[in-house]
Amino acid sequence: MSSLQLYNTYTRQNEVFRPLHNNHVGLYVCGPTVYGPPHLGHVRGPIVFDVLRRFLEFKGYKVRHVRNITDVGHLVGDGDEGEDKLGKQARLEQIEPMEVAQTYTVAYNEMCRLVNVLPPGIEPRASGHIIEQIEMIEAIMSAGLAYEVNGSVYFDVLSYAKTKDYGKLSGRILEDLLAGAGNEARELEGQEEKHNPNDFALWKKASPEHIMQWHSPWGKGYPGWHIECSAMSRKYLGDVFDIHGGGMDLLFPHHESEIAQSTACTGHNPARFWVHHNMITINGQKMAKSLNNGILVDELFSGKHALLAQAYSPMTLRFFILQAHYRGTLDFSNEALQAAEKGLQRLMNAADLAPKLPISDSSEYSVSDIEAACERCMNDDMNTPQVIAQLFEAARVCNSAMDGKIKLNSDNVKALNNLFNTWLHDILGIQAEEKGNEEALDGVMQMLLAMRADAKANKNYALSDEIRNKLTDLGFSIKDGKDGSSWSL
RNA sequence: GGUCGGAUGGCCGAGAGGCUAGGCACGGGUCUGCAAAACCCUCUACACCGGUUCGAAUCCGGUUCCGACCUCCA
Repeated sequence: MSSLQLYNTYTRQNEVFRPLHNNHVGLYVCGPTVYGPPHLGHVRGPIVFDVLRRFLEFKGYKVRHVRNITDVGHLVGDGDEGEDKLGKQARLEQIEPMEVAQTYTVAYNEMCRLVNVLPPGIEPRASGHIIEQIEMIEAIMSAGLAYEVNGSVYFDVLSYAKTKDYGKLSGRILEDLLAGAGNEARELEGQEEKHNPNDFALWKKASPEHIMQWHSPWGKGYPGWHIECSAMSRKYLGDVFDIHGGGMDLLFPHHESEIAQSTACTGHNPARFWVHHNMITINGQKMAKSLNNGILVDELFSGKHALLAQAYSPMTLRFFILQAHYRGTLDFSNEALQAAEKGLQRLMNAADLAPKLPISDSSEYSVSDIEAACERCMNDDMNTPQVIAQLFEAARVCNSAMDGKIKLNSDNVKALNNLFNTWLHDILGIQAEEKGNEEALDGVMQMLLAMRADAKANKNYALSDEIRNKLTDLGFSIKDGKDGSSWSL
């Protein structure tokens, strides 16, 4: 068995993955800041890392998957005077900040459930780890790499960079950062307190009206944006763990800061592999408020958005995302989504057919080749599009066998079933859509199909067509085969 | 402005010096009372200009365009 290779952003190359501790894998993924309903940008990360987790488990590793919830606010830029992001939203809605966080945490998790993302083993909240964050800040101060000014604590990037490699992850050169291209345009609160504009906040002093604040050795305040991931990953996975994942937009400053903080505190880059997925676009453009093309996940599922021609199911979304490699940008459009919807249907039909396949004595096809190819593709930096291409090959074999065009012996039929179960369902996490009360429905449908068969036998095609057309209108599709009719929704 | 990625057939999307994925759409066929589904066939692409090579979509140089990041971002 060949081994998994992952692209490590830190070294900018594919590396063979070997866990640090025997067969245990520590996986930390940056979760959402819960101040708004989940949009399409939120859905790629959970799915990508869910597939990674499933694949690692398939390979026999025991995975501790940690995905955080950031529910302490970040600073809001652009003249909002440093108001807490969560606090700001709360004031608009006239509810408690924690109510906002709870509402959108639930919404995020519901989205994950719908797209069949397995719940992470640990889902720590930043607000529940204030003490750990304070302890980490103290350790960084003890190391002489942070300083307090007026109740706020800042990370001293220049001192850190004297002995450590600051900027390696994101490919940034400190001299360029110091030159400050772009910096002058941004006026963040507290900028004048910093020794250097590139220093970042570990702890921020809170003004009295600031809603979310905690006691600390430096007075009342709240943690800086980056420290929560450092503190929580360390707490649950240790000073050094296997994989840290997130979106490419987090490369700088978030992950760069995490590396600096953790290194200042423990002496180590916390993660051996830094894995980043790329962004999504809508009709070729970045999804942005100013472009008015932001689509919520719920809007995709209901089809209620000006840019959407129809509703798309959660599984269509998942399949669509996995049809592109995780490190490339992924463009959402109606055409692309519709193509994914149909392709998915084809694959699911074949998977449903697999258990009913006729068995021959001889075999004209070796399914094990497909299986080997699937693993080879996944090992190659999680190439899910190629895995899916293999599964389509399997679907063709399946359909051909069903049509009697090729013969498969019992071993190959078994392998085909196993292929769909393992690769389509277990690893890619593609399942049949949720359907209610299928047995009762099937009973009714069988009755209608029997009536239609009678009508056909009596050459009453007007009636048989009427039955079929009305069912079609209701969303059922009827297929007439040699051995009677079948239905699907 | 700086840094880093891209540009693949009607649409999406892999690949990465010769074997030229896959899906969807289109067209032809088999099957069918009709239809749907399924199957078979068809569609041969890599932004532009040079160069290296027996051979380049893939390597090198240049050009154009697009995108991301540069302390809100998934």
